[in-house]
Amino acid sequence: MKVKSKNFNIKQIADSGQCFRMKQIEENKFGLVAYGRYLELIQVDDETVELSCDEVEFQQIWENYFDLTYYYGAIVADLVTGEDSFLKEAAEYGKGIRILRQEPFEMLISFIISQNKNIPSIKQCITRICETYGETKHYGEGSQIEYHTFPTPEKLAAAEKEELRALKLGYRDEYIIRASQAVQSGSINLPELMLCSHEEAVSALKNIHGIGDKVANCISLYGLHHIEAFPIDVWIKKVLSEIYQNSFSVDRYQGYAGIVQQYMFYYKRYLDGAR
DNA sequence: ACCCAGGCCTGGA
DNA sequence: TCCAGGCATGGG
Repeated sequence: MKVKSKNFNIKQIADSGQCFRMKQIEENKFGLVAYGRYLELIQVDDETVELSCDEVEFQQIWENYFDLTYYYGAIVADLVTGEDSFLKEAAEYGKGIRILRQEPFEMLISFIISQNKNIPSIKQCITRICETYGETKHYGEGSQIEYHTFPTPEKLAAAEKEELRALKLGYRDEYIIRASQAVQSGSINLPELMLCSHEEAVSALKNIHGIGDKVANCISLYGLHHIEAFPIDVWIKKVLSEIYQNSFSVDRYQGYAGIVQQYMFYYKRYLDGAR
């Protein structure tokens, strides 16, 4: 089925650093694993995306996953008509980005892995984790496409440190096991953190060994959908110092700073030629 | 050989 | 409270 929106660009979302499980299959065609399912997406034109699912599955899963009931056009319009020239360009450049509603546990682990790594390396680590501990499923006519779901907390909580080391996770092995055990035991309750405030969520997340301010903010934004979160990584630091001389006011964008942060991140990486 | 990547932890000023 | 160094790993 097809979705029409001026603010829905698959390539931009895949390259925005929030999702590590979208894989480009062809020009304008991507494959994605989430919520135990596989989905293919085709960017038909600037305003049209075709999804390989029926209406029912769309309404049950993907409409929510891509946050399609939220109108990003209003925020883009506000920024491109505003007086901040950097954000004006950034919003125009990344106007097809949306903040996905990904699975909280997957985001918890993914952003623990993300520390001190570049995006291609993060993707490789997560792929290996899914292949090793996830469920193997099949998709399509003749089920010729094999895919791997993200593992459950129970699976990762029971993993051995040496096993994870073999997946090239480095010193993060113990962080991952302990965080998974915290979820499994209920000492951290992700659905609950989704209902409480962003600040409460961040402070709870930071109690987990290996989660500091930046990673906690990423989990809050991408895993719990607290869109007021404003994660500051090396790229955002560069923006804040180089563009704003460290005088950027997040408060100006209260309530949706996370979306502004995404435009900044995506545009700055483009400007600096990151890959 | 060095430096960096969607950083965090520990120990010492 | 702030800072330096260490930490696994891969890529430029």
